[in-house]
Amino acid sequence: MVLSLKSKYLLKIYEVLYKSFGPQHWWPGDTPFEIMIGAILTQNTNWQNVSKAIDNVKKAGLLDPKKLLKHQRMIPKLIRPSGFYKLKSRRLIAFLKYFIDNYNGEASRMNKKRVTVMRNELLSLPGIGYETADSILLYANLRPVFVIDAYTRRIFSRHRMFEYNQPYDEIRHIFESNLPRSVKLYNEYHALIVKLGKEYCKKNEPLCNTCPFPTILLKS
DNA sequence: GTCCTGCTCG
DNA sequence: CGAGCTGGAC
Repeated sequence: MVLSLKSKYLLKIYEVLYKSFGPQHWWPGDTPFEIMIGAILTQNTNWQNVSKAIDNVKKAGLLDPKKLLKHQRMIPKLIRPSGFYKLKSRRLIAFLKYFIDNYNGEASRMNKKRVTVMRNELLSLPGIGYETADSILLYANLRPVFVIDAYTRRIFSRHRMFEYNQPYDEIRHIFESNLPRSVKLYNEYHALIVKLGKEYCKKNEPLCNTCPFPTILLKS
């Protein structure tokens, strides 16, 4: 597709999805810290299981960076429902140390840094890749970073907007350079993409007949 | 069996 | 690249 058309259609697609699905109220989480650990725990895991894990942390009274790190031995048991619990425990502890050592466990301090600096710091941590880093930046730190995930790749590659295996940052750039730079918009758009991916643009047997995605882009 | 708001390491 | 992550829920 011609580049100049993308800015026109990407916003149009958003509007159609929003009208179809309404606001998604992302990210569920009362504090930036809760959102951050949710971003790590939700890797290759459905949110329902992550929610249980976070509830366990809450019930234990450890939804606080320093308290959680102090009781790090309890982490594997607490987060077990989110799956890959040993691996994710290591990742969570590494993040906690980073977050406390550099920012005293305060999102507001972290947020004083430039977004590119924060992003590179997060990406340097073990177990935090592009999607997790950008989810934290957008949903916890409220920075205008468009999150790309498997749903985004599947939906838009099926509509020939880009190739499924195109590099992450290239795809992110397509969205960020063709949409208004708005945290609210990026937040809602990604959430709508996830909903569309789960309910219509499924991996197997997608429901194309009733899909609300604008068909004008199909097989151009 | 399949999917899930990935990432790492060989 | 592809397998594996002490995975869990449907």
